[in-house]
Amino acid sequence: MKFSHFCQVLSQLEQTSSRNQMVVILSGLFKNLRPEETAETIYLLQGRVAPLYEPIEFGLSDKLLVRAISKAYEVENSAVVHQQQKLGDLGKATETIASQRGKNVKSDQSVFQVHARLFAIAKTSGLGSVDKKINLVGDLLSLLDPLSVRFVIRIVLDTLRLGFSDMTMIEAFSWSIDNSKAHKLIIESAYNIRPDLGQIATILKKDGISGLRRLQPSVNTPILMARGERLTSGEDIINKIGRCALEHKVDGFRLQIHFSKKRDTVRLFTRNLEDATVMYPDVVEGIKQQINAAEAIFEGEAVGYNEKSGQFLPFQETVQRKRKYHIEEKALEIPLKLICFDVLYKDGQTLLSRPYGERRKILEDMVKSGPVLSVIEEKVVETPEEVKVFFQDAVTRGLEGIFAKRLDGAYQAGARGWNWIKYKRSYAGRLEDTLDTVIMGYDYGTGKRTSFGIGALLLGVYNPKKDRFETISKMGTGLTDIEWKEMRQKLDLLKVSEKPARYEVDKAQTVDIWVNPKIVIQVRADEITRSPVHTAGKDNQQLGYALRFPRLETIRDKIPEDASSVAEVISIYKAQGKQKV
DNA sequence: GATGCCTGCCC
DNA sequence: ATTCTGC
DNA sequence: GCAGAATGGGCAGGCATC
Repeated sequence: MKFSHFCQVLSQLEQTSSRNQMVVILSGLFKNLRPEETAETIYLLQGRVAPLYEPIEFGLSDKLLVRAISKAYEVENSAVVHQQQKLGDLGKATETIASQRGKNVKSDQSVFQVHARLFAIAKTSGLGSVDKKINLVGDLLSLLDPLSVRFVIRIVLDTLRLGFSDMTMIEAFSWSIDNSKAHKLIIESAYNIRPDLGQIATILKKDGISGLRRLQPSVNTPILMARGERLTSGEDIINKIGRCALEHKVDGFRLQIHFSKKRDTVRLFTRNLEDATVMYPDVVEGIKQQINAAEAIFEGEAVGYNEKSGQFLPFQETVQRKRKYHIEEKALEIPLKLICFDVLYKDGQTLLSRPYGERRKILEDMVKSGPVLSVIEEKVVETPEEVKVFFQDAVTRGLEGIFAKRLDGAYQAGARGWNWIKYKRSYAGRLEDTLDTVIMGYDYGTGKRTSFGIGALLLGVYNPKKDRFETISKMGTGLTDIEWKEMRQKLDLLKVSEKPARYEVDKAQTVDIWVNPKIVIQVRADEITRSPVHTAGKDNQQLGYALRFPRLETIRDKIPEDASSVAEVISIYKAQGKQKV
């Protein structure tokens, strides 16, 4: 298939908002693919050159692509950035430039050839590689017509923005068989345990649906991880799932463990299925010592642990264990605990569709007591009151929230199903988790937000001692489309051409448009953290303070000097609890 | 060798 | 991570 | 209610540059 034709289909998809219609279009595209080019084309449809979990990345994003585009079409960097801001999309910006400056290219590259070039770009590394990659992108652009240029840029950016993703493709695969969605479940089940749409599509082409039916979970092939839905009260939880198991929500990072005793292997996968085995040798050793099974796939939350105090460490410290170098030293400094909470496969048996209660028992039998692994404590409850008590206790201990798990629920791989429900302190609507902040400026935004001309706000708190506004966060969520438009109108009345003198802002947090301090908004956050880039409470070389997961609560009727003060921020930070095991 | 921009991946 | 929106 | 697309802080690491 010609890449230019492929891009015409993408363009057609971009103009389609009905997912059913997308399914028909994608299915047509899929049917036109030869088996040898199927996998590559599917990866490109996902804005990639390889499956999600392969560590093959372009290492080029908007900043470096702007340089590549500017060089390829011999225009100024600033001209590219201008188009990008105007259109909210670097792909469209490049398309525009290409049609103005390009040499009327007759593009006859195949999808396969473009994939190969993109793959080569992703594989380029080492001294001088930035310039090399920029040149390779330029070479590719020069071979393509303007429409193809639009999509090739978006593929590199990993933002195809066509309104479809995995699930729509799966429906399209089903449609390609007999114009129905009847096979969706089988394909989805196959995808859950072999999360590589290129491979799924290839199997479908070669062996049909029966080829997918045969697939079983396999040790060392990651399984798509289940996610929880969110609810905000004990009543809602009991109404939704009835009698359930409650667990503390541990603030570390998710690991899926693939263990084989006979091969003496352990592999660790992150939530996005990246292989993280080499990063956590202490966890690997713990698993070898404490797992009583010939083969198993199970999950847990890895969290840093302070041996002296017996407390879990905050996420900011735990995450330092995610590294490529100095692994052993850091492991001594920040040892990890693995809090296990589910098992998906054991000794030849798939457990995915077994009830949670049953999986839990198998897990308990499988994990021997020892220094690294433990099974998460649970409490089985059946009333909203019991949920409330458990939740309150968790909050008092400084935890971020709880999980409620349906006792008869299957492991919903990939899905955000209702078998697991997340209930966090910050959802509870308490005033203590909000701050009143001043809007200091805004960014134009990209994609969908371009039409509003605003995508994110820069927020600050007031420092009365210095009479300055110091940044605490940017914020890009919590407003409806209408509210964004209204906000843009309000802010335009306050727009200034230079950063106001009373603003204290790090270079890394500059915005497209500065505004005078006038509008105060109430912002909800999960936590206050120490920040290397936000200036709130920052003294000399010290760290400042920032918000974790900031979102709009309401607009306040207050003067900016009455916004939350730096002192308040610091006192909330100090009041944040530490977590006992 | 130190610094800073940029990216990818955790949440 | 959170949140909003079209289907 | 699902699927998708907007957006956040902040860590380590790659590379360019001083």
